[in-house]
Amino acid sequence: MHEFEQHLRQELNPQQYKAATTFERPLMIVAGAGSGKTRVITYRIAYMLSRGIPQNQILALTFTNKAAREMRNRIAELTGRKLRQLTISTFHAFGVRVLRDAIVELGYRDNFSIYDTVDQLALLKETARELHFSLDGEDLKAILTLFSDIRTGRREWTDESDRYRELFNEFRKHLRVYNAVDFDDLILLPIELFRARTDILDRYRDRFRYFLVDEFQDTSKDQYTFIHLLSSESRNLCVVGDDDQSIYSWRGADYRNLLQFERDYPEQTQITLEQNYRSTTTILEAANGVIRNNTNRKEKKLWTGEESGRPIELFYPDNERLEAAFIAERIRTLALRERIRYEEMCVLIRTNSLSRSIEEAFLAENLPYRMTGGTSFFDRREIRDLVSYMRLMANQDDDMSLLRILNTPRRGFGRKTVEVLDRIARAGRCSLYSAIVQALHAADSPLPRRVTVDLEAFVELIHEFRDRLLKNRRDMANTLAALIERIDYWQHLVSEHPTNEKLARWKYRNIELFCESLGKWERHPDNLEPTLFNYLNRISLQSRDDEEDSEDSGRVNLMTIHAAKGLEFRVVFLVGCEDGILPHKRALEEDPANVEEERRLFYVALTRAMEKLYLTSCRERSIMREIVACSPSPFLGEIPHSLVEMHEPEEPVEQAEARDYFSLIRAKLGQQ
DNA sequence: GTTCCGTTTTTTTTT
DNA sequence: AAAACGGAAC
Repeated sequence: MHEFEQHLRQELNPQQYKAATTFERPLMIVAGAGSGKTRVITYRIAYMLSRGIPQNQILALTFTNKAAREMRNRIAELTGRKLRQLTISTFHAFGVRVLRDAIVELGYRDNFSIYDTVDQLALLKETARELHFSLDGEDLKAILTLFSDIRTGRREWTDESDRYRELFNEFRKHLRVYNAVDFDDLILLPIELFRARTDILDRYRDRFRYFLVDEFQDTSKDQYTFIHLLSSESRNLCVVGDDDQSIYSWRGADYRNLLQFERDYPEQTQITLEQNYRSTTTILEAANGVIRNNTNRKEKKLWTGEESGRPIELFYPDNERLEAAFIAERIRTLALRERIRYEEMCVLIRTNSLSRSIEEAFLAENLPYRMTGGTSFFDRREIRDLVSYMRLMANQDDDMSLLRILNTPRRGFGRKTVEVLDRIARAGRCSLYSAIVQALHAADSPLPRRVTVDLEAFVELIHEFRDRLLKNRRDMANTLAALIERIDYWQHLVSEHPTNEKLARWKYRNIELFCESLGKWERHPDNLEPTLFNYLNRISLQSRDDEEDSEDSGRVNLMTIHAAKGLEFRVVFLVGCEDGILPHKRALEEDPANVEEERRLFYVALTRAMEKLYLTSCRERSIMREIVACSPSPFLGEIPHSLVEMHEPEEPVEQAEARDYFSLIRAKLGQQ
């Protein structure tokens, strides 16, 4: 027998083995929480390689860069090979690759910018101003969601939304003029391209023969279309997922893709992984008790050979400060008494805003922690400024970047100047940068003399540094440093924060770090194409959780439930198990049917824990500087009571109160 | 025309 | 508590 095959037989259970060794046909792996999914995927690809499938015929798609990186590392470890030709990428990053290859066919230029939410928000405001469309009292993010939904066919125009139609059309037109694409475009444009140009599609179909999609329950309709276009001919598509862990429907994830897959690939094999290798029986039973309440799920019975383990601990602190203090104290105790390392513990939160009280407690207690997520390094103002300079130099039609830096640092250009330039740009149907150049060359410039002179200097600056960035290989970090010097960004920071030099210094330090990481990137030996475009594309797709995996562990993890998907920890604290937070109030307002997704979120949180689970629910919490009374999450009552133990507070009075509280929830649930 | 200062609003999750 | 906006001061 094949040597590696034997190894697999030893390492995997029968279902896992079958999943890892089936690759010449469509395959759906339904992988329950903790069932060794990543293990199976990595072994599967390693197995394919061992059977002589060339690396460059395999395409594996994941959702985060982190997941992609981890998968690559683990396969590399397993096979001891370099894997230069193996494509493991996020959907979006792969979309960029396709576009870089052929976006010209769609009438864009290949130095396109990628607009994230912040850019889109700015563009929306800009467009509204032009159209004299008042955005007073409007929820801008909701408008962007509407636009995205319209674009991806998730929603149709209605009588109610019709008033945004013109805004939408103009918004799309602008993106086009700026030679910019958004996140939806990264999937939609490749689809458009493949449909319009079958020769290009055929090229990709020839190149890639084996496909794997991780976290399949979180793919959108378009992502499915995309992978289906690529794989429908060779038909070796493997999807891996768990409908119970689908928590991204708000971003377009559509569980119906599971059904679509069954229809499109009727010859598929389906394998369900039900043995859980992660959690104690207690934790698993709690999770099962919760998820059972969802309708419309693929029936699974997760089981584990583990012993029952320790009870789940439930605590009702009076407020979020006590909640944080309790968690900090527990962490310290567990570390001291049970020798559990900090990095083996994790605090999970529903919303980023909940991190505040926890962080304060950790800082006060001197507990080392690491918050994954939150504001990304690249979302910091000072970094965005520099990135905007770079983006403008890469793509001079990128108006949003230009507007950001035109007067940063202050150059004396204000609203009026922009208005004039904007008029020229609109008349000529061109970008602002072209408008500036035009205005400078025009005989009868509509701009005052002083402004013209300053604009000239600005254009020269952009030109000079653009040349340097594009021409000199592996010298971008130095060039950027020179730019920072030239525009005297330090002075700018000082004048922006006149009373807070510490803050200014911190921001300047961030900038230095940014330069350093750019330098590291462009000088890395594996980086064969260290161009400005590639760098910008890379950082636009860099999410919050995969910045510099600083290996300095020994720190407690703090993250949102969404960010914790796919991870596991010996001890998990779930914060804010309150009605209105989990399930989240706004999610339910949007659509009461969202409870099920909120329940899945709760389920994902519970199943991250290996040994010990703490749940806390505050009686009061200050939300937007107001103190609000909170009631426990209804999900708490879905956990079998025998598995839960009340945390014993210091005063016996409170203990009795807490017990009353618990029976209160039970009563409440009984009514439903 | 630009900058500064005081007022208002905000917090669901993210590629 | 911080950012974003709008009106008054320079």
